[in-house]
Amino acid sequence: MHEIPSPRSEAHSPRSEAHSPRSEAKAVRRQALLDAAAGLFAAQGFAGVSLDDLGAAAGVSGPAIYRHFAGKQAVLGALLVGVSEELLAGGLRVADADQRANDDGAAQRGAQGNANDDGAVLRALVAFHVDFALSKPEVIRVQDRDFTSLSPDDRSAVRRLQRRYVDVWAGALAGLHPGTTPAELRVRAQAVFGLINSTPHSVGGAQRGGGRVPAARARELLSAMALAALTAPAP
Amino acid sequence: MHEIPSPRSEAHSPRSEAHSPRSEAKAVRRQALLDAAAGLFAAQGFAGVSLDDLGAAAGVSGPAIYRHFAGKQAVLGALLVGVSEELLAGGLRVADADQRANDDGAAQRGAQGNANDDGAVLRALVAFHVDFALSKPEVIRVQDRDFTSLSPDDRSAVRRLQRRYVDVWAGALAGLHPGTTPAELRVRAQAVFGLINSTPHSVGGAQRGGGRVPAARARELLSAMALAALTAPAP
DNA sequence: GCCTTGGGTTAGTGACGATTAACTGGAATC
DNA sequence: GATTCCAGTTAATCGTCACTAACCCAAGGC
Repeated sequence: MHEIPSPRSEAHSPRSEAHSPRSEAKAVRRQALLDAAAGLFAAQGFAGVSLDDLGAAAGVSGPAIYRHFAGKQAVLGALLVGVSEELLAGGLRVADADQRANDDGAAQRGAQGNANDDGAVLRALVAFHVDFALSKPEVIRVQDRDFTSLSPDDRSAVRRLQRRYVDVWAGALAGLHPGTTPAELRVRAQAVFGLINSTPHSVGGAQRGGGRVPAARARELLSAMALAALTAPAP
Repeated sequence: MHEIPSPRSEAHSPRSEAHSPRSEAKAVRRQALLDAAAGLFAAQGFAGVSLDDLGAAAGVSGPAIYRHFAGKQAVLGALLVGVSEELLAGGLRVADADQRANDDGAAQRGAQGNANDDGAVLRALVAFHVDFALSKPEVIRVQDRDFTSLSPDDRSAVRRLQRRYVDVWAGALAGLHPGTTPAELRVRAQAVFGLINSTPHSVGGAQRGGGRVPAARARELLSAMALAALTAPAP
């Protein structure tokens, strides 16, 4: 995907006040399209959503989407690259903050002795990821269901970002499991993603027999399970 | 899907020697189609596979599939209902076996005191599910990616079977976590499925930096993590 | 040895859906 | 106030399938 020229006003501005003249209604539309895409793709899969559906869900109809994206695939690309960046950024932020707190508290005391604080980093990572998964289950679902529908470029971009995110986790795990290969640490991290990302499945549908588990409770439960899985001694 | 009349030959012989006259080449074809479907659907998604692709992968070409299934959706239905039945049957077998062993060993000694043996059942369930996920990652992947492409009937059939499988796990968990609601036990079980089913993702692609984790090692690691997550005290 | 069965095959057929073309109307610019 | 821009719109176009029709031809029962 080439690039949308988009005069100035590059990618930033999470706060979207009177920033560009007034044709930032465009940014709003674009975001509406991405939001609609998250919901529709999650519910029906990338291939199961037509551009007409997608446009309709965002209030415009049909090929208006081409004013914002190069094509259907580009919508998916923007969505998934966005999530991956958001996850990585969050992971780095959380890991840095806790790492820094650690360095402040107990300067350096030998390279391997900071398992205690790797624990703190892990707890923070788990809390972050659980919050993310519980607040945006649709995006989580799309990310590992429709990954293969991405263009080759977007696919490798997403893969790269995901890899870095996994490495943040693997880094935090390294102190806890010395002598374990990096590959195995990554498998461990990804298994925990699977655990946490199970929420779109389990919390999604109305269960028949029993009640639903409230989100706050699910957060605690998943965090506890994730930490247990992360800290379980290597076999 | 109704039933294949399949002349007589009801009760015996799972092994498929000279069982029906010779037009059991049909059964072979059918199975080949299902195998091909598992691989293709896993790799490209249900919507990304054409009937021509599917037929070609099974050695026939195109609409020959209609001699074996009512349509594309019916192939998916047969595949997923089959897996769900296989999982449930395996879960019941394993749970029964271990339950029986327990009853033999220590008759009855009060209703709640058998946590020890619920532990044994859980270990057996975990081992079973991990083996399944490692040996048939494609089917696992299809099951939670293309579930929504099922016909309404097949969808609810699969849902029913999955629900019963989850309940087998929840039953084994009940002794370990007394006072926990069934809904929460199900969430716990499904989270562990997510953990174990992460293998199609993590073991699937060729990693860049580090080596691969051998299957035997992955089995042990995932089992340990799953058990840790299952036995982690409720928050 | 006929004649039915049934799995296969190769040409349609009909939808559906992603793009693209041609046009419109209200801002933003000057 | 005229002109340019550009998000939108509606009406083609073009491919790609799922599925159906019309034929084959080996087997297997009689």
